[in-house]
Amino acid sequence: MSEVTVPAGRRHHGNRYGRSEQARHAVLAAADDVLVEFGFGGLTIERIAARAGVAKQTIYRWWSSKVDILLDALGDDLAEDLVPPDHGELRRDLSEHLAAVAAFLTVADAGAMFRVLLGQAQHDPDLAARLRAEHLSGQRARDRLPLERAVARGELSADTDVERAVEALMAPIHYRVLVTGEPVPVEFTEDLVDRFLADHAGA
Amino acid sequence: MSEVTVPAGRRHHGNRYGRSEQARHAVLAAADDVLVEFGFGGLTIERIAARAGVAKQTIYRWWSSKVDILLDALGDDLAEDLVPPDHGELRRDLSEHLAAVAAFLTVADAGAMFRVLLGQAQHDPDLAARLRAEHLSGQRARDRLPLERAVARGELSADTDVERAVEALMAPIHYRVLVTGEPVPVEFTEDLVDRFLADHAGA
Amino acid sequence: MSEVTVPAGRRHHGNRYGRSEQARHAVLAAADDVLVEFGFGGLTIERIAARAGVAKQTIYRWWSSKVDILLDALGDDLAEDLVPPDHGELRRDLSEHLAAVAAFLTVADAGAMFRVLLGQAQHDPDLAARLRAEHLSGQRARDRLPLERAVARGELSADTDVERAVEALMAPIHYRVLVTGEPVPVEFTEDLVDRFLADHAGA
Amino acid sequence: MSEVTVPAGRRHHGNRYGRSEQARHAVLAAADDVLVEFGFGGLTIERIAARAGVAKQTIYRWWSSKVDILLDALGDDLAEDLVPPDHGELRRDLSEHLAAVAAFLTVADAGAMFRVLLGQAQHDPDLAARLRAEHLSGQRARDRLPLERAVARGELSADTDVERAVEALMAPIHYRVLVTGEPVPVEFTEDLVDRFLADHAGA
DNA sequence: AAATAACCGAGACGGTACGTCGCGTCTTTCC
DNA sequence: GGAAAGACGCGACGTACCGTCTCGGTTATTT
Repeated sequence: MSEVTVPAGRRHHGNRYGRSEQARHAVLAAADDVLVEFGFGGLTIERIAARAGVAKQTIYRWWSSKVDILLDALGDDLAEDLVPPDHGELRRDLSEHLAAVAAFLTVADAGAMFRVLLGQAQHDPDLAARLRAEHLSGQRARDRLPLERAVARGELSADTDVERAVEALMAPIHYRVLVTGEPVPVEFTEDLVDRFLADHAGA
Repeated sequence: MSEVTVPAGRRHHGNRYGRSEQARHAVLAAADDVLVEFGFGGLTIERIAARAGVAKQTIYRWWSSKVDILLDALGDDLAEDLVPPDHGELRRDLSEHLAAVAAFLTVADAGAMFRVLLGQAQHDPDLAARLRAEHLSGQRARDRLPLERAVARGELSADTDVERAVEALMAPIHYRVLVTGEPVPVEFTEDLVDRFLADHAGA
Repeated sequence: MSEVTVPAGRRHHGNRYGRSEQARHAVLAAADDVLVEFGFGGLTIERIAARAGVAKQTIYRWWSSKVDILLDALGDDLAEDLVPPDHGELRRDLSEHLAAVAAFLTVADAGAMFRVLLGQAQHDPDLAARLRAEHLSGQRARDRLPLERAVARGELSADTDVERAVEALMAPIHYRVLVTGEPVPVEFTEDLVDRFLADHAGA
Repeated sequence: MSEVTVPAGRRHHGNRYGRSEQARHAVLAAADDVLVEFGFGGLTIERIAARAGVAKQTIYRWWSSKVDILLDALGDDLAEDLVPPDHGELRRDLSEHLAAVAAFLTVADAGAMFRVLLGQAQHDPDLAARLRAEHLSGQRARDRLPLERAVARGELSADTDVERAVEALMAPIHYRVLVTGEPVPVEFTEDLVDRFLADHAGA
């Protein structure tokens, strides 16, 4: 839409009043590339810098660690990809949202990055805290939306425990992806929705 | 006949007919120590070797990586700690087993090691495969036992989908531990059992 | 203008436009120290680096091996120590020069380093070539000087074979030092001069 | 001439009455092979043992170091190869002997081994002492023989300084080989003999 | 227009850990 | 008791990255 590529030979070399957006994007893109190409074990600051055509110091100036870069690279992908739809009908909203979550976790590049970060967070409490503050709590709020709207519509009983309901829907998907490694086909998410609605039927 | 301890000053130094059990145990214990003391980031082969009083080469001779050591150190802890009880009553069996799983994941040293391995497995397919083959499939079989016995007793309907039932019970616990980081109190596992039994009541 | 010493706390850490002279000198001095203190067998890169307060990588960046370091450390010591004097009298020039050569080979630190390098050169053709190109050919030229000046003065016949003469004077000194290990007292070098002058007398 | 090869499958594996000559020869031959094939830097005990089909311990039982093996492998080659002939004529005796010495140092395998040992001796006083005791002093005695016989025959004056004479003849050859690396053609040794005889002519 | 000061690239620096090689010692089993 | 086999503790190797530090050049705002 707008001029993105840089005219040959006209690269930014810094100015005193702010950082180079060029460098920032190059680093984030390079981190993504390197993660895909070399895996997490091969994801080094030196490699990211070389790939981005950026000095190491530039990276250290703006990011505190490589997971910090990944967190930045992950960006708002969750927020963008995983906003549940609003069709005014719970079954359809849940169906589509659960399928989107499953696809994100198993297929998307951003999902791979998310799984890596979640993995590191198992032994990095700081990362865990940031991950939850910056991404998970927001996503949890989005996950509640279809249910809250259903309650408002009277489709679900007013005393529904929305937290537990979200857990019951989201946990099996994450369990398969993170623990058992089983695939998460549409049948699986459909079945989750069926069981959930059956349990909350006679409202 | 059962000489187990080594006479002072009589250490094993290896021979062609087998490795040193002394060295093996020292390494596994040292890996545990170092993991607890320095965290996963401070878990280096050099530190394990130094702590174990063992040569680096001895480690490289028998283990392919530090996660391989952890996998070995994890040993049969899952199998030992997480065998579900058999009281002849589904509610009680499930209650105790789910509480044991929650305690293992959140409290036990072995649980910490397990979470680390699961974290690494997110970007290490080989590790993921070994983890599943050596630990998770066996645990899944153990998790099924209370339900299968209940079906045999007629406590659960014969057409119960045991796989889905196990997932419904286990997934929320793992989801809290691995993803949201929320605590997993007894009330939570009790509630899971209640809901499950309510769903499968009038069989 | 001649600020040479480095202000306290202002160490060079390298930049793209050149290497650290500080590090270079520290390494060469450390190599010398370690060679004297631990012998050639105890001359390890790790020890040199530790002694110099330098990272191993810095050594590997600039030198290809430890003999390369020694070659560098040997520096211009031969050229500085073994320039023959010019008294305008062959006997005195030769006397002093031969005594200086003998002292260099048997007493001087640089001489010990030279003997070590010559020893390694016996099974290291590359080292042999460098040693000859960088040191021996120049020294050979200096060794010729007294004789060439004597020829110019008419003190020696114009058809004197200077090459053979140099060999006849130098070879016995080196032979004793390198092969038989006998001492090389002043009497010995004086005797060499006497015999040489007797042979070339009736000019 | 005699049975050298070992019947298949019937190797010596030790006995309580003495060492295995088989193993000894295998080690010395392997040391020679490895030195030729991998150079002195690649001459390791492990490689010698593997090449010889011998256990490391067997080597350590009988030799104290790898130079000890080389010293053993060098054997009596000097004594055998460098016995000066006795034609009853000094010129011829010297001519042939000097040519033999030059050939030994520059061409023979044993000569290469000798040069290596001499090189190591520059920084290994123990080796230097053994080398002189076991080889060089004997060779020096052999080198004197032609001259002593010439004195006895009256071909040389009775007050000839035989030591210095030997040095004058031997030193230039060794100097070229060990220091300058120049070739040592027959012309060179012939010229040495010529000069020597000219100096000691009018006896 | 010139001066300036933060940012940029490049890369040398002191370090830590890597995974490998060879050392010399030890133990086991066989002959 | 010598020999083959090979595991052991140890130390050095040469390499990869770490995070820090100049360095010279770039460039948007001041003066």
